[in-house]
Amino acid sequence: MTKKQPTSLDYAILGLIHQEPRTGYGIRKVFETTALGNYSSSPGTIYPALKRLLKLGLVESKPTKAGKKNVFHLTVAGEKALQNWLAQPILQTDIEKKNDELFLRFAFMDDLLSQSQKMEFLTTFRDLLQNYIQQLEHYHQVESSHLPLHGRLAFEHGIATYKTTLDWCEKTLQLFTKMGKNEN
Amino acid sequence: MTKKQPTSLDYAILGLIHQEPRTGYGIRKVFETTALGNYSSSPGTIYPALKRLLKLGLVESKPTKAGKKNVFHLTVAGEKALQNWLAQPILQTDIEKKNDELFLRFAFMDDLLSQSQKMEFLTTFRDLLQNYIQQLEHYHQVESSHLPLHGRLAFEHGIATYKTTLDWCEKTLQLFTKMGKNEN
DNA sequence: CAAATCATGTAACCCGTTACATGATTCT
DNA sequence: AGAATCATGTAACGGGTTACATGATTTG
Repeated sequence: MTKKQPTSLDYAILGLIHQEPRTGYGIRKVFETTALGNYSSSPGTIYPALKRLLKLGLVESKPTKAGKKNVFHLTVAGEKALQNWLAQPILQTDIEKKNDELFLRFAFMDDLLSQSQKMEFLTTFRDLLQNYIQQLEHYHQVESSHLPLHGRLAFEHGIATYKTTLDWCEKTLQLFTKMGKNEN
Repeated sequence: MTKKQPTSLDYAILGLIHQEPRTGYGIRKVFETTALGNYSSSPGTIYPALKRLLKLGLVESKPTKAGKKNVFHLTVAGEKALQNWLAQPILQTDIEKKNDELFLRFAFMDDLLSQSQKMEFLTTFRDLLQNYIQQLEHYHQVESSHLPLHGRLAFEHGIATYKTTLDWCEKTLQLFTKMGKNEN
């Protein structure tokens, strides 16, 4: 019975119209032109998604005078839903299968989470990454000799990528810590 | 009219049963236990996919004596389809939106592509990455000051990730070049 | 013998893709 | 005036998720 929860595309839309109210077309353009990646900008994706969000009461639309243009903005419930999603604890499975979504979340945190919540996001992200990388390296030590060459090399690329993310985490944490100090 | 082309999951399955014939359950276990990522191992995914591949004539199954177990292997057409997919030229959109699929392809190249085809894969991958990273860095220079802090940081992580992939490409190319020399 | 694992399937649901369609507004 | 872009939608289709369901075989 628990209400169907929004997809990550839905959250991307919520995040965008939280930054500023937009039309469906405006959202499409963002997905088309910015690196805010992966998400399809086709009308068959965006307009039905907006309809869903309307039905869930997470967005509202103000039709502008003349008629055609529909500008969407978040409802209170919508902002809460977005905030909830942003504040969710990270799990290892997120790291394994939903890395992109984690960065989508990070990208929308600006003014919706407290500094301490952001720090917690980054520290648990870092800890889970460290742990996961260790698992991968252990697997690599034990199994890599049985893997075909290309499989092994692809696997090594995976490890390198996670390490890059870990570096980024640590760098960003340092930046935030410094910023926190300067504010005192 | 052009026949529906297989999904990347389909190709993952083809690649696996090319390595060695497997049962549906065997395939599920691979997706469940190895880092061979993302792909769902649920029966509702795998068995229908195998049915599709059967209908396309890309795989065949030998039911083992007793009955229940069905071992799938590639047909000639299946091997050709797999090879074709592996040998496809890389496009920039692949890099933007289908990085995972590129590595899936790489991971299955072992004995299906020639050394020169592998080298071409890596060199065009490298060239496209270099070009794309340049685009991203240009965008970063021009636009980053207008981006919210978190958006900018997430974007920078994206760039760092592509650079890691580029490094990997270059390292792997060197390795292959060295190997080629040793074989003369 | 009970529990875990091996092994295969079906059915409802829904999101995203693709293609089609229309009209207003702006630019050249 | 014609072209490009702005702007919004619908409809068919299909693949993946989730949940349900069953039975054989192996392990403790």
